[in-house]
Amino acid sequence: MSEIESDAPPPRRPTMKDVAREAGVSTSAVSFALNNRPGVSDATRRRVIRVADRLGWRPSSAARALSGENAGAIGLVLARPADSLGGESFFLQLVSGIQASLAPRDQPLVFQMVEDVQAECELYRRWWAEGRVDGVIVVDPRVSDPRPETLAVLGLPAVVIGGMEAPGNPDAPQLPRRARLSNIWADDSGAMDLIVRHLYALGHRRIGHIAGTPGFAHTARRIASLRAAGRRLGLEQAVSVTTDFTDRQGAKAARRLFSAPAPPTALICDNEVMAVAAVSVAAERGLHIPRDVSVVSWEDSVICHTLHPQLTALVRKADEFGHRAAGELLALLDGGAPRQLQDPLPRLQPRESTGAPPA
Amino acid sequence: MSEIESDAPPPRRPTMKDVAREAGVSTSAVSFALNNRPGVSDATRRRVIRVADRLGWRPSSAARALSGENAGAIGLVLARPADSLGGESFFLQLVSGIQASLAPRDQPLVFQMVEDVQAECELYRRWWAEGRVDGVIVVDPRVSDPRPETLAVLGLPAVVIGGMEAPGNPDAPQLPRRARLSNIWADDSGAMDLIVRHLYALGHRRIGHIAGTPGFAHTARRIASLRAAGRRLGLEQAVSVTTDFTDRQGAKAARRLFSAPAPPTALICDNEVMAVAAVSVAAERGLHIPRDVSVVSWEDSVICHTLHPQLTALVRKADEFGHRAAGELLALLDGGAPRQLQDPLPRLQPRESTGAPPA
DNA sequence: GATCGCCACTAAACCGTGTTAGTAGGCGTC
DNA sequence: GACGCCTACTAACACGGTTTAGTGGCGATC
Repeated sequence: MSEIESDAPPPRRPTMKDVAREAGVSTSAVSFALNNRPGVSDATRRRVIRVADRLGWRPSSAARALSGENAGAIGLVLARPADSLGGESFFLQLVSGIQASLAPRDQPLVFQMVEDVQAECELYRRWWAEGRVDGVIVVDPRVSDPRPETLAVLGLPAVVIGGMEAPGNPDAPQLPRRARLSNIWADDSGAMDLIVRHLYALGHRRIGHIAGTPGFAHTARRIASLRAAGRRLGLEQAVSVTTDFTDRQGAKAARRLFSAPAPPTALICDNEVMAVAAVSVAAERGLHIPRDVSVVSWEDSVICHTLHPQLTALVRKADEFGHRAAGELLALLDGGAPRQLQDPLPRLQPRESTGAPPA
Repeated sequence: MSEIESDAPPPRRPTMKDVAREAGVSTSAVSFALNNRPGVSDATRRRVIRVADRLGWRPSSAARALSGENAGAIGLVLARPADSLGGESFFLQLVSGIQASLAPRDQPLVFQMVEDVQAECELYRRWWAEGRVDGVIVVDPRVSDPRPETLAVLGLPAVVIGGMEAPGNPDAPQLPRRARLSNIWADDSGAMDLIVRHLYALGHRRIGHIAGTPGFAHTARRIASLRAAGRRLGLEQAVSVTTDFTDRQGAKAARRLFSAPAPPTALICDNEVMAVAAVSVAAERGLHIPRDVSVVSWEDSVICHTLHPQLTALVRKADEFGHRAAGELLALLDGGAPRQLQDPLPRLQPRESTGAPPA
């Protein structure tokens, strides 16, 4: 191990100047050669590339950002209290999918967690001013969300996922035409229909819904969809209770629903953590699943099929979602036009936690 | 909404030149004023700061990185297949804790997922050459891990968490003295003792261990600790089975252990996902928990206390862990000396899944 | 009253790229 | 053989900061 003991000073990173000196050309020639631009002969280009390779040269992202105006990184901000995403697998899967798009382009993901949406807007402004990211992915859209407009004003390209209203919806916020915002829209209404139809077919007429955080756009959409479906099908009951996505509030909501004079015979839970909490509350009350009450989780994850009874769940692949969103952002950065896309309708995976209601 | 319809071009980010012009001084004076350096009068300093504030000036991170040599960001790489961290809450908590340290300094976290440790080393080299990060946090140390040496050679400051051997251990790799590596060492042996003593006191003499990925250093330490404890206490059985941390392999390992001629009366599972899987396999075999078999989860998370029976778990706060690691890295970046720290011993939270073994 | 020193500030160089303008040299053309 | 054109390259500048080396003005000192 003597070469380790020798304790060499850390190497200096090679620059274009080093490559130029070694190859016997100017730095401009090096720049042309390495960026596949005309202006150098093929022989020189090959020689330069070989030298750069040998020295282990990489473009300084800082220098690139300074001259080229693009940071070579994209941003993701999470504005949820850390404990509210305790057991949720959604975000890790999402990030994993985002990486899948970014990896081939060697674009890192800059990630930060903040307190609330105001702080998030502030962070976007800072990132923009600092030139840290070329674009961002916006998650958890809110009912009246300041972020799209903030991003539009800054001219920072972004993809809003799971969010905003359907194209043509009059409620959709008016944004500057120059705004470079794409939108991957999740069909919460269609998904809710899938679930409700499943439960209706089993015979359920009283459905409870343990929803997510009140201000979230998809929470509002799901609540509205359930009520609409309830009216359409003539359900006796279609009631939603909002929470903060934690097991604690999920359990509290379940207790409240179970304590009603005519409790629901089926529960729809907006994430798997609250679904497990609901199952737990049912057990605590001596209710058998699915004989006494059915439970559906709006999100599939390991525990949904590891647990007994296995949970009927809405399967939407968070990683593919992230993959697509990041791809869309890259397209936007490459000069593509903003688009309004719809995420494919998730699949409902029936398992052991749903069955016919008690007679 | 006419001011939105007016469709203004996106603003240009203000630079020091703008501040200088507005304040009627040179850019050098602005630099001095904003960095609290001598060279300007108090009156000028105040004026410059006020102007910069009014214009919303922020230093370009790229320009800073180019002249100041530091990127103003730290890196985190995860070298695990995405599906292996499906339900684990550890990483999200860890990242959340890291953010807590970084937020006051406005340092973003650069995050990337890769295939394996080789790719991770390659990424470190690239990040170093690109000047993207000032330091990194290394997780999941392996038995013979190439990363510390890679980082040492590059001179990239790093904090290795959960890792390496205890100070003074002869197996610890020899690194260049100039290496700027701190180390937060987890006392897996002490933690294993906590669990084994708990089970021993309940009367268990045959203990099975569903361990993590074979190459991981903490997996090796836990296996060795269990065997040592077994010898010390004169256990009949103390057997470990390695997995890849997924529910699938956890279940497979549980089946294998249960199928032995003299199956263990207690299982220690290296994460909560596998603990749930083990519980599920037990149920599938008609084994009651904890009457027929006890289960301990080496990691606490929402499901551990939402599930029934609630799982006895080792509680180590991943967010505090991350907080501390990031703090240590920042200290290192500020010129502090590398340190060897020990993480506080986790607490064992007895719940419903452990009890006396069958007679 | 000339000299010195200090203060507050400016000019200029630098970091590592990308880009644009400019130039030397070879070749074909009339 | 003078001219123009094309190729292959170099010089110079820009990006937005930091830092070093000046510089002019003013008060104190002998």
